[in-house]
Amino acid sequence: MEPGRLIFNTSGSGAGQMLFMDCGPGAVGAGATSMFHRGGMPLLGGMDEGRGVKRPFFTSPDDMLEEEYYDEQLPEKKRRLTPEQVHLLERSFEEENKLEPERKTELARKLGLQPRQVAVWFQNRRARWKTKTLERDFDRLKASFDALRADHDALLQDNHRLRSQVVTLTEKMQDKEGPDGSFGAAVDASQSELPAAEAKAAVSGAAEEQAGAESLEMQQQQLHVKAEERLSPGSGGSAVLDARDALLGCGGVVDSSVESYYFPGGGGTCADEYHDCVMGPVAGGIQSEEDEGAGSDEGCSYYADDPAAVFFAAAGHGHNNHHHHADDVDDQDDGQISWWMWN
DNA sequence: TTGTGTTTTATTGCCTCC
DNA sequence: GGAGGCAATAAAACACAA
Repeated sequence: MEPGRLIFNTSGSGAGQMLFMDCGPGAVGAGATSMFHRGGMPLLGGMDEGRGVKRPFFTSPDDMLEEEYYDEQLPEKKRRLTPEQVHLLERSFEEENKLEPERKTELARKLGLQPRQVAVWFQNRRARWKTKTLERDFDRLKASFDALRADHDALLQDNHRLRSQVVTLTEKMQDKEGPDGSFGAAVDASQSELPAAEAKAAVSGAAEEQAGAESLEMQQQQLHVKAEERLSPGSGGSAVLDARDALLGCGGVVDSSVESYYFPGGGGTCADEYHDCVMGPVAGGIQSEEDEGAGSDEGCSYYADDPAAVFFAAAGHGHNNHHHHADDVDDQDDGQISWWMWN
């Protein structure tokens, strides 16, 4: 830079142009407009725009200390820091965003600013940094939330599909059960007084039924495994969402007389997209979690006492309420447990 | 040129810490 | 009690569209 001239910025945000100002000895001193802060010290140098006297916004630190320079108590105007000053301040801020007194003094001396200005700049810079950080955190959390919601929606769909399968299989099983609920009815017929041909046919039919029942049982086992996988915290998905999904999609009641399983129907139902949950008494080996024999698998509780009933529950916070109230989707994480089963 | 929105500089009041 | 930090705010400087 040539002597007697200073470069300063006329606009902020790095988008301003650079101006070259005359700043010879005559430009500084009496008659020049300066800005003053408390105590009569200037905040920044400036040109006398009103009287056409050119003066640098910033002179050397030594000039800044000349008493004559600050004599005038004219209305202060804010002046922006030069890019060079901002650059140095930014570098200093990157090193340490807090300002010790020694560093403040040193920076003020280097930049030709009041220590107070340096302190203010750091204060405002910290505020900007905090705002940026908050914005970044918000974006990150929002992205995470969106991903979780997508995952949740997918799980809901999956849950609906699995429940449809359970309904279908349950109906098939009911069709194949005898009036007493056993699969052995047809087989027993072979030991009755039927004619040999009829008995043979009955046995054959019973065998087919038995094979069919075994097939159904295998499918149910697969469903169970699938459901358990989905409820397991180690399944790769969100354990919270998995449990929540199980809660949302729960449903079922065991009829105490025939141990049959229904979907939404009797008991207390709440049928909207999220909760077609059916609450009701459980027969045949269903126990409360407080009872002996209840297994637990980190948020996925199951009961294997009764071979006729495969049962598991998803726990919110490990609480022990088996009657899930699903009046509102926002009530799901109240620690209640839901269950469903088939036989 | 003017109105409007944004950014930067600075102030004020409150709080915490030593 | 003084120093320093922070939040809220004012106000000047600036950008930009109409």
